[in-house]
Amino acid sequence: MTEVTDRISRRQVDKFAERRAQLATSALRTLSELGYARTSLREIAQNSEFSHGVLHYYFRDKVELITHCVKVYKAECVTRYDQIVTTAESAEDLREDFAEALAGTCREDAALHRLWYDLRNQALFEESFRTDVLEIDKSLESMIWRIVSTYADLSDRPPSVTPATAYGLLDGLFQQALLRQLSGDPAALEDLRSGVVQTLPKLLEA
Amino acid sequence: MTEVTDRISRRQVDKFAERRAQLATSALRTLSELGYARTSLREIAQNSEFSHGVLHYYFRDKVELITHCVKVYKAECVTRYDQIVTTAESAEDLREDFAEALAGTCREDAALHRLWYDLRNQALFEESFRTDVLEIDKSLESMIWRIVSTYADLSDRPPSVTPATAYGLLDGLFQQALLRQLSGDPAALEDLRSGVVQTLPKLLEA
DNA sequence: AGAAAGTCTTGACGACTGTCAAGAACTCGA
DNA sequence: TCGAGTTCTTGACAGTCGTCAAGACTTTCT
Repeated sequence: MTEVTDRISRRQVDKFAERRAQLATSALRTLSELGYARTSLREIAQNSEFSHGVLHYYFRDKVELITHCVKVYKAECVTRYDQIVTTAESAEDLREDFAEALAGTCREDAALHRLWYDLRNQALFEESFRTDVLEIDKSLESMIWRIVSTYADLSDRPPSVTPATAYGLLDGLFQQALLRQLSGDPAALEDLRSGVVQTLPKLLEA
Repeated sequence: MTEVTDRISRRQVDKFAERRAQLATSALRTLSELGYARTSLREIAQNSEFSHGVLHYYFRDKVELITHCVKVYKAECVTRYDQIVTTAESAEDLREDFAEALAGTCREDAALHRLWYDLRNQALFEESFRTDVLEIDKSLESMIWRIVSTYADLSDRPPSVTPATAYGLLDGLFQQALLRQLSGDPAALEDLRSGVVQTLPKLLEA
């Protein structure tokens, strides 16, 4: 392959990938509004500037589209709290900043979070999603563990739980807050914040 | 209304309620196998001994059917651990029995549990389910709190978290174990057990 | 300019959905 | 045994779904 055609095809590939990302964004918006069960390809197309047929030009089928969406979601999500880790100078700072960040994203990105839980639940039924979901879940666990282990370092106390347990516990708090928040409970976010602040020290040795 | 017709109509009402329960059982089985998104009324009927039309004789529409199913689920679920509370004679017993019971039901009733999480997630999108889901969630929280507060009494140490926080934390552990278990992770149940055993003491004052 | 490749729209297909009406089959008291 | 009331089946309806093929439009290369 000559350099020219190489450059060309790369440009085409880039454009192809770009449009895929564009459609995935429309799909993510639709999914986070309607949920997996009620999202159709036609609805996704209507939330974009294209017609419904184009989705099968860029994605083999619905599963590939949603799988791709999930990966886009992951990329957006996974580094969400890393800045907190690097800037916090004391255990107290880290704890408060983390709790505040969780409450903030629970309010701001509620639609996206409920989509994540929806898709993770689909993986309990449909095996086709399981691999990607487990991969994302693992990277979320790592993200949480970076918080917890940094908090442990700053506290001069080692963690007393495994990364999986730490993730499970905090994820449970967050999911509960999300449900309460979307149900209009005004105390949901404050309870999440105080719950996280209370919980973090419990994850360290006495 | 005479006594006779009263007795008759009550019998009819009973039979009516009985058949509703029967159909709800078929619906629950179907839902726990396929998940909310892929369960249709025809599929439910096919998992029963009736034809699809009968569902509209006993339920106004799909929402009423599923709502009714959720309430049946609740009745089955809510007293699941009460025996543990009443029979445990030491904090250590209670802690081990509870962890064992959670691991047991995570294995035995995995399909039903994933359905619960599926429906609770639907409530994040569809407001029609929200009332019933929140009610069940509240009663599950109470169930967990009976465990935790009894454990606190037997330990002679007061709880250090709210009922909501205790439920959120433990539910997070359980949900994680359920995902791992359905994905074939052989360590899922043992990790759930040890996670719960580790966590319970952390819910009490030092 | 013309050809080739890439991109997008349109319209259709078979299958499936929730709902409902007509009537068959059944139950049960008189 | 008859007939009224209850229960259930059948078949149809209007929609929606994922998928795909035919072709129009656009971009790119020669």
